[in-house]
Amino acid sequence: MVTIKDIAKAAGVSVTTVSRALNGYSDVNEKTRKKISDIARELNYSPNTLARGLVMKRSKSIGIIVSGLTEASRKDNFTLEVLSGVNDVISERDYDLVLFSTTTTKQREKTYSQLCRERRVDGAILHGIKMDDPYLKEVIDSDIPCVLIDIPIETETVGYVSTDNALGAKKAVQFLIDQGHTNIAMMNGHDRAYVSIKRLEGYAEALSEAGLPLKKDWIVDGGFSEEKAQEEAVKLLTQHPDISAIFCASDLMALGVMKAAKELDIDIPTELSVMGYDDILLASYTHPALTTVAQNIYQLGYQSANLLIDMLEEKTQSRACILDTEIAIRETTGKK
Amino acid sequence: MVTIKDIAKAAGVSVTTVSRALNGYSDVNEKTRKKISDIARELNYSPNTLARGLVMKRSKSIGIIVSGLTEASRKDNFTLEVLSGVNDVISERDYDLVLFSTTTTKQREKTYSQLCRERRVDGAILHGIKMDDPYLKEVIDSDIPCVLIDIPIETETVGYVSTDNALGAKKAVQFLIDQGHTNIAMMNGHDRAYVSIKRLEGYAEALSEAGLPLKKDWIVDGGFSEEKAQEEAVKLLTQHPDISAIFCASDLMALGVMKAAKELDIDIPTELSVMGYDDILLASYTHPALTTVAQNIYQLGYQSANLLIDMLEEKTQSRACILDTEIAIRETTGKK
DNA sequence: CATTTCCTCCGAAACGTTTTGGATAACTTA
DNA sequence: TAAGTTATCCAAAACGTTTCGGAGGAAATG
Repeated sequence: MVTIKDIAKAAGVSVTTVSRALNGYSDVNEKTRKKISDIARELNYSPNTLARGLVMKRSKSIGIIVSGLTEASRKDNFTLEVLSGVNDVISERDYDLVLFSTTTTKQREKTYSQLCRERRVDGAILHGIKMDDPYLKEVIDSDIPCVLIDIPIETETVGYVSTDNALGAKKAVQFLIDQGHTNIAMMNGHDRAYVSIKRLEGYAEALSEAGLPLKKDWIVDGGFSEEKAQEEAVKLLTQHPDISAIFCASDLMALGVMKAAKELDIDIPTELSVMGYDDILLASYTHPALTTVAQNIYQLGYQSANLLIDMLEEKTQSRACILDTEIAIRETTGKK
Repeated sequence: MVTIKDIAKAAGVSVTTVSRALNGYSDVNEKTRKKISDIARELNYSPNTLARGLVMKRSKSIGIIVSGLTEASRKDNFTLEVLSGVNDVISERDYDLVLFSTTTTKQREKTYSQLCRERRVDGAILHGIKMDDPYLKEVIDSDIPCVLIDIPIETETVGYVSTDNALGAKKAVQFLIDQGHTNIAMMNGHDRAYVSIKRLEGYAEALSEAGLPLKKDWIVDGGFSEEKAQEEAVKLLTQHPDISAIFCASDLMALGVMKAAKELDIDIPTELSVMGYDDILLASYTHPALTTVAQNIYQLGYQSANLLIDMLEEKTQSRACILDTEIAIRETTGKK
């Protein structure tokens, strides 16, 4: 592999000059620079980022830590969309992306900050991490710059980007209320997810503003899983047949609810309205197509990466970013 | 950041000893080793992979080069599944994964081999690359070990993993024939895709073995796009109303065909049978659910990564791997 | 006792860059 | 003409590891 030394020899200059020429410093004659870059091209030279990173103490690479690449998450392709957004920024701004996946099954033996430190990434984006993840705290307390997706923590070195989950949920429930529904249940995820907490808040707020009672029995946890949600929905709907709409904290759970309705022979949307959250790909392909709160996951990734790199390059003060949501009205909701 | 030197000082030994202790060499006393690793843990030491990579001339990381992360590919989440499979191997075998995405839009200014050389990845997996991609040839001709997904090229440094596309297609068409169909059209992708070529072969073979004629007019290209397939299918079905089954080279195109049928008010499966290829997530959620040739994309990724690392560690002779497919019978195909 | 072997350790070089702090020569200015 | 500027270049140190070639002493062997 050809190094800076080979170029120096070929050009009859020192390595210093080659380095400075290739990096665009002004203290090198244009003629020499031309000669050097010609030779570099000719020799098919690629700078060794390892060596560079070693001396510069930064690698120009960021890590993305995602959870559950392995498993069910294939149904929502959140991860892919986030990745897609992140990746676009990365290549625009000339960074590299290294992927860390936390295999939840076999408890990852290395902590997140260890992963980052070993690979010498300049910063990290965390996605799909539970709030009670012990490693989360550790990486936040470390000095590694990071951006959290959907976990609102802001410190000197950590920022976050999220959607306004409470507002999104509120608007969704308000929409159901506007359609004439008064008996609105909620299929939530679990209380270790920030989004669950906020979406519940929005649900409660919308009800109370409309003067509707909040019934504890009508709020169940589907654990963000299609199957669990289906089970829970069957129970819920048989116990409380007067429920006319269910607001779900995720599309996947909404799919479960739809299956439950089918199982119980309840027609959607005439007998039951279902509202999802996320707008995953499947949402527009189900039958009937799912009305849901659309969040732009690609943007979530895109903004995260931009925020992180801004932080790294000290181009920003603000370390929080809230994105908008809107309701995608499809076929699972109807007038009451 | 704490280095090997700090540990050496703290333990009162040389850096050599620290290095050898931590790397499990036998020429260090167990007591010293214990002392050293205790101190390392205490100081929260992480080895600097950049420095290590520099001297060892290998980074213990592999690159994955995917195309079209940015765009439409979000519908099939092939990329995610491949990634998932690759990632599992990576973490099992203690490598790291760096993601290169070729933004097809803005022509990537760096070639694949440049990307690999700069980042000093030990090898690369290529997925979703077209056969006529100029950079493909370049990376194959370079000395970078790589594994291609669905492109059958085998050299000293490159291997591939793929499914038996001809056989898969043949079985699919045979299934349609067994159901009584004789007028079977094909919606192909485009001829720069290896899979298209092979799937067409399988289609032709099944027909000829059954003594059925191969009609050129009945084979159209949908460019692997849902919209294009829909257009083409409308044309095809209006021109040739006697077609009773369409074999599609991808599920996404099958979705397009289904939309076309709806547009033309043709019922599936009573009037028209549709067979897909891939078994993407959507396939089981469409209405009616799509019968298709299921290939295990996760496995594709998993085997690729294993193959690549085997090659890197010189643990294998064979550099090709063909995976099985099977037909997932759902609701879009019926008896004729 | 002399020699060999084994165990444990270490100094120094090497990997490919960037950067610091000049050095040299050619111009400018006073 | 002397002093200051400017343009262009370079030697050497540094980054944090691994590894080569030995060194010193203790134990084993003859």
